[in-house]
Amino acid sequence: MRTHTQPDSKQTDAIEALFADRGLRCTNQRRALYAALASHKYHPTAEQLYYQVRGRVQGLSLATVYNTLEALCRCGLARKYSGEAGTARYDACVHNHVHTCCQHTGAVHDVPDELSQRLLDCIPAELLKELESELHFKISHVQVQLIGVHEGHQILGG
Amino acid sequence: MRTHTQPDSKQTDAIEALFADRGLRCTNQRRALYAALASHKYHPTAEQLYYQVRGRVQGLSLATVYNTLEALCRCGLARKYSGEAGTARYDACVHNHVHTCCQHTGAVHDVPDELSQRLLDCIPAELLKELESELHFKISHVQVQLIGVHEGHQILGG
DNA sequence: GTACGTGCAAAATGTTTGCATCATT
DNA sequence: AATGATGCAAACATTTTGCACGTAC
Repeated sequence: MRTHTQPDSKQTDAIEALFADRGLRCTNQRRALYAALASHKYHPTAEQLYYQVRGRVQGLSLATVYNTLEALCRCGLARKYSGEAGTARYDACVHNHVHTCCQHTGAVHDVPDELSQRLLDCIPAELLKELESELHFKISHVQVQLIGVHEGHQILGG
Repeated sequence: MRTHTQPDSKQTDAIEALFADRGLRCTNQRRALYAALASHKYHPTAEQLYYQVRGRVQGLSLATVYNTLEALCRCGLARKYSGEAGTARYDACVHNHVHTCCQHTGAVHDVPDELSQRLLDCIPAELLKELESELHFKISHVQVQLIGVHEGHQILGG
C-alpha cells in the first residue's frame, strides 16, 4: 500500500488535534472522511461519502467508511440520522440543528442556524430536566425533524 | 366517530369503518395488523408485528406486513419511524408524541402524552408558519426525539 | 513492537418485487 | 366480475464481520 502522504494544511492539523483529543488514531482515510463530512452542506450517506472521498484517498473501502463513521459517532464528532428512507445519513456534529425531511423524496436538509436555534430555544431546559427525572432517561440531545413536503411536490393520496 | 368500548366485534367494525373511510380494502391480515399496531405500547418493527400477528392470522407473510404498513402510512393511519438503529419502526398514528431513543440499546419509547404535549406546545404555530414560508416546505408534522441513555446504562467509550 | 485500522469479499440484516392465486368489493 | 391483496421466493440494498496485512502511536 501507500506510504504516508500527509498534505500540509492548517485544517489537517486541526483534524489531527481533534482526533488526538478523543483518542482516535489519525489515518489518511479518517482524516479525509471527516474533512468531507465536515464540509458537507447536506447529509451524506455512507455510500456518498465513499465515492466522494475515494477520489482523494486511493483504495478506500466502504467497510472503512462505516467503521470510521461509527468511530466518529462514538466519540461525538459525528452524528447518525435515520431519516424516512432506509439509508442512514451522517453529519459532522457541529451543533444541534433542525432537519427537514421530505416525505416525497426522502431528502434531508438543514434548517438554517438562526431558525433552528429559535426553534430549539423554545424548549425550556427545566422541561428537559423534568423529563429526565420522570423518565429515568439521560438526555444527550434533542432531535427535531420537520416532516413534510418541499413546495412543488404533492403527497399522492392513495 | 362513535367509539364504543365494547367486545371485539365492535372494535372490528370500527376498524372496518376506518379502512372504508380511507378507501382501504379490509382483509383479515390488515385488520389484525392494524389492531396489533394500535394496541402496541411501544413501536414494533415489521418483523415483530409479523411474529405477533402470525399466531392469529394463518399464513401471514412478511411481504404483506410491509405492504400493509405502507398502505397504512400512505393513508395516514400509521407512521414510520427510523430511529437510531437500522430498522424501521411503526406506530398507529393516534396523535403526535415525543419519543425517547436509547443510544445504548436502540430502544424507542413514548414520552407520556401529558409530557409530550407540554413539550410540543412549546413550539409556537407562528414559528412553524414562518419556517414553512422561509423554507418553501409544507410541514405535515414535527417529530421530536430525545436521544440519550436510559438510567443504568452507560455509553461505552471504546 | 503492539494495538488498532484497513481492504476485501462474504455474510447478515432489512426491505421490495414479480407473479400466480385468492378475497373483497 | 374486476380490482386489488396475498404468499412465496428471489432480488435488492444496506450494513457488519473475519481475516491477513499495514500503519500510527
